Amino acid sequence: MNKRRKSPIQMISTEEHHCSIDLRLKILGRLPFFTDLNQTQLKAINQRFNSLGFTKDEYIYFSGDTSERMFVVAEGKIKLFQPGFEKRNVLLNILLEGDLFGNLTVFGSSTYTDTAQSLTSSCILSISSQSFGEILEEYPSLAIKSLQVMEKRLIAANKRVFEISTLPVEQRIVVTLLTLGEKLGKKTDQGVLIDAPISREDLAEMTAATPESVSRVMKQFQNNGIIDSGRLWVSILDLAVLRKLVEIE
Amino acid sequence: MNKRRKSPIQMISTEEHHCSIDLRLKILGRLPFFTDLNQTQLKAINQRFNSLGFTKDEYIYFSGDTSERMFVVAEGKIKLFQPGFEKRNVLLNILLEGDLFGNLTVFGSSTYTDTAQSLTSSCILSISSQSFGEILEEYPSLAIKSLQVMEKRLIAANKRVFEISTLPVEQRIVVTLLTLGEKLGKKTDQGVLIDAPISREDLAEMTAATPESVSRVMKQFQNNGIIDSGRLWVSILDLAVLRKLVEIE
DNA sequence: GCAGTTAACTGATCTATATCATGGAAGCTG
DNA sequence: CAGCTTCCATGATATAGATCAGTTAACTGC
Repeated sequence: MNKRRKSPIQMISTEEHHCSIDLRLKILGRLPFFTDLNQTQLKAINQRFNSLGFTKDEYIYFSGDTSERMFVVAEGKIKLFQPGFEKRNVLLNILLEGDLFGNLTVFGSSTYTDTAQSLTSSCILSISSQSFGEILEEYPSLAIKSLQVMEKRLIAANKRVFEISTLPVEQRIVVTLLTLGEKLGKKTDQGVLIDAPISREDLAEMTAATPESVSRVMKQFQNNGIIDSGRLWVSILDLAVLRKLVEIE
Repeated sequence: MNKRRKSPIQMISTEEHHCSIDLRLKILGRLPFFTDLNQTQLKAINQRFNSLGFTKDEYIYFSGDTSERMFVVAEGKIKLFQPGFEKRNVLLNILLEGDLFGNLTVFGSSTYTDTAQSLTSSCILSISSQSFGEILEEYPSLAIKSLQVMEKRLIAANKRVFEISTLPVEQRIVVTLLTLGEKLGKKTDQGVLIDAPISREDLAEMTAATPESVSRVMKQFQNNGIIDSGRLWVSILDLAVLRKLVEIE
């Protein structure tokens, strides 16, 4: 078996990013939201965004803070979680370039219900909820698109409730790895590398399990050659076998 | 202890409902969606809705059906769930008068991800996703309102993931009872009656537990005088104590 | 390259909750 | 109201996974 114990993940430097205007325009143009707009409209909207750099592990906002901004990941990986008592957090989502977070609903709830933390160094664009509201009013198609983003997340959240409720730990880990592979996977000569620094504890917080249980299951998968994994990284070697582990039985 | 073993719940007849135009207008006018519209606009929109009656236990749609309609509960209680293998369902939500369900996103996913079943006899209004889309395009404020509905549900779903992941069965049952009381509670001389036919199995499907475990916990709560409960009904006698059971500890 | 730190592994034990099995009560039906 | 069906209660037993504790391996910074 390949004994590659060094992490294959690009952790980018811990230096702060600075997001250029160019990068901002490119990111905004790529968003499903804004694909219908022309360059002029895009530039006008771009004016209303701020950009901010974050270092690894830095917090963007905390659960309970008054929520007055909508954020877009321009570069880096962001983790959203609900903090629990004494380290018992629940990891809700890992976001990458182009993903929206924060207050998407203009006049919805008044405080953030989750905490956002930068997993790598990152560049984040943000806009005040008020400005965002004005944009939505102006372009109704954008509101419908945000509805679709919300729906996707609601369906994902319900799927997760279902999985936690009905599957044993091993299968919960499998579906989580598959989802992560789908979203963050980079094809390499060593299989599908999950391109974000994910710890056993992170996986535990995603699967409603303990780090120890995750460790045991992951080790077993490694021994079977289904995955390869080390400190803060995971690579899926055999997708087919992994998928089979959760098929109807 | 009060030994009221007869069900206090109004089960309405198992006859089909028929929704009058009057009822339809009243329901639509009450929706957070449509509160901004005047009578003429409301009447125009009302035209585009169908109404349909369902008997107790009847299905409105199944998970996997192609989703081309948005629904509104006009009368009765609807349960949404994800069907699992061999009776291991997961109950997602219980809806009452005024609640929306089905395809809220116009051009989102193409099949329903849950199954909708009438808990009582009920009257349901529905509109094609296309018509609904046209309405949203016409009134951007409505799209923003649906965004808020979606956000509320997403937050609730995430809260549930958190609870299932971090709380023991007893506390999961408590938070579920509190939520049900909040949403479906009717103040009576016998405490807050949860005004829907909820079985131990339903509660189990809401709390990721087994009916047996639910039964044991509920019995214990009855012995402590916190709740009263019988076949297909639950009443909360002591809200304060119930709340205390899930406070930080 | 070495010391210190954090993450991952692994064995032993414990426990909350599932499972299995049975009996009993509430409501419904003719 | 007798008989049937469905829901609920409850005891005995089993077990997945948590907890506790100690070791090992990878990365970080001087």
